[in-house]
Amino acid sequence: MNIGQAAAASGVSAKMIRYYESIGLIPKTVRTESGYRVYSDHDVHTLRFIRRSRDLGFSVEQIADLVSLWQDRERASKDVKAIALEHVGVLERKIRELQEMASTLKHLARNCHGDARPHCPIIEELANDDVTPPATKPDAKFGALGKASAR
Amino acid sequence: MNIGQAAAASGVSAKMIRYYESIGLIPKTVRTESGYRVYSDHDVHTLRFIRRSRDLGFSVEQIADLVSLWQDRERASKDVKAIALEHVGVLERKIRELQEMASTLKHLARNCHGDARPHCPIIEELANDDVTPPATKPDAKFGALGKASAR
DNA sequence: GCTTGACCTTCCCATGATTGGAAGGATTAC
DNA sequence: GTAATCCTTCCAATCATGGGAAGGTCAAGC
Repeated sequence: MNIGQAAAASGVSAKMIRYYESIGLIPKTVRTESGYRVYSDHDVHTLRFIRRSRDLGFSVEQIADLVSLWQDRERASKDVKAIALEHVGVLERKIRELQEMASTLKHLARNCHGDARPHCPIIEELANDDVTPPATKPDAKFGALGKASAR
Repeated sequence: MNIGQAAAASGVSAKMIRYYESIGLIPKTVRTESGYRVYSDHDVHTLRFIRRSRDLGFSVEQIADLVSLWQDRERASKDVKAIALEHVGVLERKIRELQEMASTLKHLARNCHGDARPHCPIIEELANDDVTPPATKPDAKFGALGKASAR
């Protein structure tokens, strides 16, 4: 099977398959004489595993761990669970953060006439100067979340 | 006021202030003879506006619009409200997406013993092959969301 | 056998907001 | 006068993904 067929069968784009190979998430495949990558059903199965993991928002790093646990017959389920729960924690923190933004904005928008006049509580709140601003550099970094939907 | 002081007073890092200037979100400042950027209280006010907008998850592009509406005395509040509500829509879509991930994972984790044995519903679900995978390239791209917390 | 189109290859670039760091000049405090 | 702390510009990295160019390969139809 060529990369395009593997992509169609797994739901992972050919671009991403090559990328995953380049970063070592999946092993280098066999090639035809002319250099085409060749995939087996087993490879497609792995790619689906990866895709489902991405759909759940896991980072590539976490997926690497999940894949190796998957292939380890002597894995401890607690190791899998730990990865999953840690990710749930990240997701929930992120959700709360977005919910705070959304509720603040909805509250402000509710009080905005939304007509042709300039008066606007939203702008006023943004321009509000008596709130404490210099809460610089709090904690860890986020990322990756939000790309799953871009696929 | 130097850039460092403006950064401390506004909560926007010096790096980001330079970046915002480079992309045209804020105008080029006056410089001292030796090339140092000089900021006024008014500039700091603008930076705070930007920071508060970022805290609410607006993209730089939206912030540019908000800033120009802010400075427009004849703005229509509906233009502001439209930006805010569109952003609320994006936030809520994102929240729903993350909630689905989290609830799926929590459900799976609940059914995982989390002990030393290999049996694990989480891995099994990821490896589950009878689900439809090739839902490729759905809709728009997300981004920016999630960087607010990284500041 | 030859052309055409659909595939494949590698390589580089862009995204978005942000941080890190290097190399070098300016200012300030002692 | 010197050391420490600022400032400057420039380049690179993050993270996962897509876009596209330049060129090679393969299969089908004529």
